[in-house]
Amino acid sequence: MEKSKFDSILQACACANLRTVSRSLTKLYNQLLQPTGLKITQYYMLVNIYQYKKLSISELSDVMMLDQTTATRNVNVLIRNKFVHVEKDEHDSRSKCVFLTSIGLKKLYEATPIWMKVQEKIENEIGTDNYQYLLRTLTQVQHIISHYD
Amino acid sequence: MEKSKFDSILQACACANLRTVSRSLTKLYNQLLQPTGLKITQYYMLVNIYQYKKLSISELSDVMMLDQTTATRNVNVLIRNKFVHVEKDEHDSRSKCVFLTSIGLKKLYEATPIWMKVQEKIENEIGTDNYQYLLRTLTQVQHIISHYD
DNA sequence: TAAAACTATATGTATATGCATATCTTATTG
DNA sequence: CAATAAGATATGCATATACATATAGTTTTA
Repeated sequence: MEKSKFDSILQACACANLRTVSRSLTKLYNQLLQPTGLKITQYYMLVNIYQYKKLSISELSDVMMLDQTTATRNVNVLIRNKFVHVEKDEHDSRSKCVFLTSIGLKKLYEATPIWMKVQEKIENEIGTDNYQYLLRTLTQVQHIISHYD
Repeated sequence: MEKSKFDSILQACACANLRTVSRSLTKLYNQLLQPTGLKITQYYMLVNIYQYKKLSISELSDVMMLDQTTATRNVNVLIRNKFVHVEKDEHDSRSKCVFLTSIGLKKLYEATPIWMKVQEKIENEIGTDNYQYLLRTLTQVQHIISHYD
């Protein structure tokens, strides 16, 4: 009755588990955010742009831990939807600064209660302490990945 | 010195945290798997196909919690690379069964030690108990998402 | 200062992902 | 049994993601 060694991969794989939960939560958020016309990726990028006030595309990719080319394309989606606009940096014309438009700001405020509702549901159902513990563990995993030799 | 309410979103958002770690780990795996020509998504799909022996595309999408259309396309990548082949089901000609080729099986065995090395590193560094706890918590989150009203 | 090195952004290519929908096949039902 | 419902797969479309590389601008250095 011995189980194949591949059994444990299916059950235990950190990557698969993280990817699955990540996909599911992304999907749930995208469904709930539908009325706002935002995807969760876009919402989260808007939060970052709002929070950091003045941010170039590569700074944005840094803080969001995205590849620069991904950040460029994701910003383009936001531009197409008129949620952000970009301006050439006055001191470095290679650089582009990203800003929220008034539409983007409105969307940010429109989507936040939806974000909050799911977030609170998760935090409440697994408990505040457990949730903090989850975040710390994820940070630990992130650290291991970043420092992988 | 009051912080904006958006600060806590940046720090605490379950979706963003999960997506970030998931992206990072995917990236690390894809780099390490480079010599095999597999991506981690493809590897994990091969493991599932191997483990379940006989599996239609929609069954595959079920066990991997992927959309059926995503499963179809991901299988197509594996077919293009000759890692799997498909046969029409004998009893239901709508259905397609997916099987590993010998190349696919070889790739599976080639990639598994690479998967294992990272997996063990993570488990060891955060500790076996903590890791089990992480998996349980992720399952809990998955459950909350699946049963969201 | 001119050449070289570095930095910021963009583009081509490929995979991953899901929604809406189409097509074809099997199952159900009046 | 014919009509309808249900199921399996595929396709069009759009976004997300990263790598390799190109292009353009800035900084460093010989």
